[in-house]
Amino acid sequence: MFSGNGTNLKIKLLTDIMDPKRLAREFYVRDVLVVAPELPGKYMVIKLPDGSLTRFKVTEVEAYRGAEDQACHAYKGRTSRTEIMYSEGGSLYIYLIYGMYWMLNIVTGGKDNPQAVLIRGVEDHPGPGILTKSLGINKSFYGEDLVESQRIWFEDRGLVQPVKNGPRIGIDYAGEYWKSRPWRYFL
DNA sequence: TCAGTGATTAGG
DNA sequence: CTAATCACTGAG
Repeated sequence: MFSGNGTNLKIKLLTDIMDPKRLAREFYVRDVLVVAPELPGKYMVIKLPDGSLTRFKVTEVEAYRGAEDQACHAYKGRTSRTEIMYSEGGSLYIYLIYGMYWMLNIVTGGKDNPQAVLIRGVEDHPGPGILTKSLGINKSFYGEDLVESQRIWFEDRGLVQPVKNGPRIGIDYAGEYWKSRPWRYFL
């Protein structure tokens, strides 16, 4: 008769009342090419290592779209590192690059559709490795659920700014076609 | 332009 | 076990 889970609906309604700005599951469970261009201008809220809750405007992101995208980690198949990308959108995919820098990604789309958005920059912290280093984001954030987490989430604070786009950065290993996809979005 | 740095992965 | 790879950054 009624669809859905009653307990989850109750939690969602209470969450909306207490925290109306937090982006809900529905935001993330859409194609990455719909989600990614909507992220610049949204706010990342994070509990910093000193315990303070701080907001940063998202300035630059990139979309990585499924097993056919030669630039996407899922192109090489399902591994323990990329496992979280195969879950329903709304959690974090974190990995280490060049032995030094943690990369912050938001999983998008439905289950078994491996997609993610790389957060390349937030205000005052341009650069994907710079922002994670200065905000204390590391592997302990792997799999964090942005809908329920009390230490990191994203908000729509009503800001609307024009979003530009262009090719993704640092993916020379991908073929010309995938290198030229204009899937980087920035303010 | 190029070295630093180490987790992750495939392969033997 | 080995070796290759790597969605980056900062120095020169």
